Amino acid sequence: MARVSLKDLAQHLGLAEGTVSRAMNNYPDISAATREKVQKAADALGYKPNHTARRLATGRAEAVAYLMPTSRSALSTPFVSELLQGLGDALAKRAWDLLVVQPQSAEDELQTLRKLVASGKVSGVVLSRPAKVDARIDFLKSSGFPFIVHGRAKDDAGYAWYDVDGRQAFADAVDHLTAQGHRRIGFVGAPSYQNFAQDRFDGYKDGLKANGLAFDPDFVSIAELTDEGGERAAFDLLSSPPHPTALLCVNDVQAIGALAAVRAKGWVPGKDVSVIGYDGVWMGRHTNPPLTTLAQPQSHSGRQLGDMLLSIIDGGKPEDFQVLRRAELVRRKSDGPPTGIRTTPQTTSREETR
Amino acid sequence: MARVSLKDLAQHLGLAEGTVSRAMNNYPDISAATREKVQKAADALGYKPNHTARRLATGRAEAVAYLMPTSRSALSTPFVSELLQGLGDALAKRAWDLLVVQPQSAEDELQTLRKLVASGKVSGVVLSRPAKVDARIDFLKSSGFPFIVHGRAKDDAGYAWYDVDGRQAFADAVDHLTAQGHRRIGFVGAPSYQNFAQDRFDGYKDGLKANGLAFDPDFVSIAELTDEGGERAAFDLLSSPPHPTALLCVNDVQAIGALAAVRAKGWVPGKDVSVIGYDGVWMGRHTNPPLTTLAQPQSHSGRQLGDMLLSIIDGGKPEDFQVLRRAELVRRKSDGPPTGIRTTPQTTSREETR
DNA sequence: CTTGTTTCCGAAAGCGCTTTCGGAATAGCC
DNA sequence: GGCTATTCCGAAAGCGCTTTCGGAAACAAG
Repeated sequence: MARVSLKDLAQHLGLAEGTVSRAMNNYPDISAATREKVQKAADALGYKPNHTARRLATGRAEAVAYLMPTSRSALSTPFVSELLQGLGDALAKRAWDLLVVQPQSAEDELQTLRKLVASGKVSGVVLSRPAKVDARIDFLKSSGFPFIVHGRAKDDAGYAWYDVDGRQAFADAVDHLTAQGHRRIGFVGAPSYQNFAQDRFDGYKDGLKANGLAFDPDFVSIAELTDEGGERAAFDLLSSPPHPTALLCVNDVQAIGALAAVRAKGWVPGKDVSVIGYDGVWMGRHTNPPLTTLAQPQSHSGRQLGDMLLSIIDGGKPEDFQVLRRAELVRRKSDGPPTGIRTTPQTTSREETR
Repeated sequence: MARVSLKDLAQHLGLAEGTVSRAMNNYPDISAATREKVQKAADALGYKPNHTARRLATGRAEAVAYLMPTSRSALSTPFVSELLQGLGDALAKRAWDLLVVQPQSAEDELQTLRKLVASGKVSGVVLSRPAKVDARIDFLKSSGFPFIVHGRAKDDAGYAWYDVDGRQAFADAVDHLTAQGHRRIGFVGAPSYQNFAQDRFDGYKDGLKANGLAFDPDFVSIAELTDEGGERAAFDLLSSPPHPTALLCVNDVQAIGALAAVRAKGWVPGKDVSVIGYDGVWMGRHTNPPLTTLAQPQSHSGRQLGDMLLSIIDGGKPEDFQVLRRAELVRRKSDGPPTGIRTTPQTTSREETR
């Protein structure tokens, strides 16, 4: 019942502690015979090594931490556990531990990180949702501590990251919409200190330019990353004529709010006003109408992040681990060609020229 | 730059290691003067205690583990991160760590747990989604290791848990439906080895009995906990006349699938067939139509679980920490009085008598 | 049979911190 | 001023494991 220690095991076998330890760790200077004897005795007695002691002795933490996002935005929830599962899988191969670290506030974040790397509790950390310029990344880079980020900051050089190309995706979306005949395309976005928000916004502008449409600041509205946020922003955009005939939303949860806004205006989403989201969340299939979206690739990102981080801890160069994936447009029912609806007919300066 | 250890600090101060240690830990036998001196020097030199060494020396792990559910059912995702956040908050007060442990398979679970408690890595664990009879709980109970479970097994005695009363909730839902005039109420459920599924099913039956309705096995269909599962199950139920005029679904994601099934039959959910879910997920407001559901109380369950677990680790009796919350019916648009629709008119034995 | 190699294991010396124990120094008391 | 109480700190002795180092035993070579 009581924990059996290495000493107990050694005593039981009549061997020295060190010998038993080396046997358990497959040192080459242990004869096959005794190694086997040790193994057998070990699981006969139910010996389970004390990880803490091992860590102290080796100096290897054999654990990595995931720094939880501090923003409580509804959206963080689905992707966090997805990521955690993947990380867990990756770490399981080596029987490493996964720590979840939760800063108590956004300001607290850097301090938490400092303590974390200093404590020696982990040998690597994974960050997510970087800001455009992210102090956490700067600190980690300068400290030389192994880390990887899910997403990337504006400056994406010199560290490891995994991201999907939101900029490209939004440019694609504009292409798609203009191909359908839309000329007034709105953007409902999130505060751009979050780098992904900036990326997608840039993609939106790229798309306009590529299609010869003028950028009109009146067609963009920024809100928080919730359904209500999206709804409010969309409602605003739709309230001053000439309103956009299509809305690109920075993510699906905002898009879902936007759908509600369109209906609130008495219009039907997908007919009168097109709405396109981003993420490809499961729920999109069940909205009213089903949401057209830019879906992230299904590949378990957590798994990849974990594997990459492990490689870096093993000595890999962070710069060698930067992967950019492409989002895919999945068409459902919330987009379509623009229809001539209750919109002010006169062409204002907001209309693109050409 | 290099880590500064206790020894360094002591040397720098001209004090003994032990003295410095006691000063840092607020031992009463250290004079206020030196305590202060030590504190100052500590953060001047940037001393951060090595947690691993501390753990080894004290034998206290100062960490708890969350055992991830192995089922990949879509639903696990939202609630996992919610729970993690709450746990993190609770642990932050003591600066304890949160480990996320992920068994590689369901069979592996018990073994993982064994290793976990033996390794000394944590001083408590939290489980979720217990089975009707759950080997993990039995093991933990017999081992005397501190733990708490989110939900509860069929046998809920002798350990700590936090649960919301699904049985009561489903009985309430049946009341609600019969009050509206429904007589044929279906149940789409999940495999009942999951205790919560059994609970809710029992509540459904309780409700029928309380309202003088006969239980009809043809009105229940079991499927996996996904939208497709719910859709298939609901479709089946609606395909053999006389079909139920209302569907109680074991959770919201199934209910969302059920909504789709109703539409697929050419009916309109909430009018021709009522459907009610369970959980109160955020998404329910945006389905078509918005989903009536039995919402779990908003109180951060993770936080509560954490606090309770801490109390138990401190020596509290597990039996003293059992909290049962009540779900609340939030009415949206997916339920209403039954309408006489394309249903076979003749009263079969399936109709309740009275 | 000596010398030189290998093979295998025992014996320490930590890893960085905590905690008990005892004793020096100071204070309190008659 | 002697004596007992306090106050405060130093000095080990670990916690359970790893890892280096050296040497005994076994083997090979001359």
